[in-house]
Amino acid sequence: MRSLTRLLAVLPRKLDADLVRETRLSATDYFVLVHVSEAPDRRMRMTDLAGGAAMSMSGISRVVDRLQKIGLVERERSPDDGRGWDAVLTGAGLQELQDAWVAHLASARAHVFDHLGEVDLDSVADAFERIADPERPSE
Amino acid sequence: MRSLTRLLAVLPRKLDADLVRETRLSATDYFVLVHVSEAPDRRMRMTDLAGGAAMSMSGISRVVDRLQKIGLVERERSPDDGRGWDAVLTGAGLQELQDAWVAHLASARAHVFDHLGEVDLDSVADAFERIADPERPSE
DNA sequence: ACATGTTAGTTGCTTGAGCAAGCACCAACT
DNA sequence: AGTTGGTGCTTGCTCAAGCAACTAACATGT
Repeated sequence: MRSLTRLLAVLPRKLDADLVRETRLSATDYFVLVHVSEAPDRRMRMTDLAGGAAMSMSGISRVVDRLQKIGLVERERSPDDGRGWDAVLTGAGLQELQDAWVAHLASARAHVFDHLGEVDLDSVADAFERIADPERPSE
Repeated sequence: MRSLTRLLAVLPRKLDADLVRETRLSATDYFVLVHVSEAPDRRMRMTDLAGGAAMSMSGISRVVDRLQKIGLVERERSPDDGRGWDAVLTGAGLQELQDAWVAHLASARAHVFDHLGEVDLDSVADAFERIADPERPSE
């Protein structure tokens, strides 16, 4: 437990620092972009985005502000609901996300996977998912 | 990896929320107090505290401000170095820390350990320590 | 059709944390 | 002793994120 709490404090900062150094994206920006990029048509409702990125609506709203300002996403009215907005990944956004993906993968490898040792990845990943989303037992 | 990043986003908030609900301490406050309580004489230099809690000096300085304001620690001049300050746990601090410890343990059990399944705790803890402090291979 | 309630998203305010600049003290050389 | 450089801690500023309050649009009952 002790080691877990330390991990929770240290690792996010390392990953974020690497990403910020290599790209102009924060870890938050990056994960939001990843979610958008994986949605059909590379577009996603703000609310779903908030759920996916485990952030509040206001948080997402401001992240999308930033990303829009630097041209990586656009806001478009939701076709089926006049209140809703979709965040839509632009070409530049896709390009920049791919670059960031490379950087992030290298960083993750260096900080995490190189230290794993004899850990059983599958069972740990399962456990992590249960911890993060306990109400959804194993969908 | 995906599951790990989600864990890093979600778990700290859960643990912190539980602690804040049950006590008047944030997770940061709690971990700082734990470190102080484990030091000899329940006193610890600010710098060491910063290292232990994986925070910046300015961060620690403000946490100790808070804790001092509510009477859980005192600041005392370091005996051997006129620049240094020790954070010293008070009786009230010890008491309140113990209460928080109980709450935190229950919370950790509910959120984490109940979901672990067939994970080998020892190897995972080792791996986490290596990830958090890679320069200290296994002290 | 209209009034009421509910949901999607944004904005004002506050809080917590880091960086950089500053201050106080130590250490080492002359 | 005096100066010069390095260390320990605090403080001003900035930024990211959440909550609460608000607006706009849907949905439902009459």
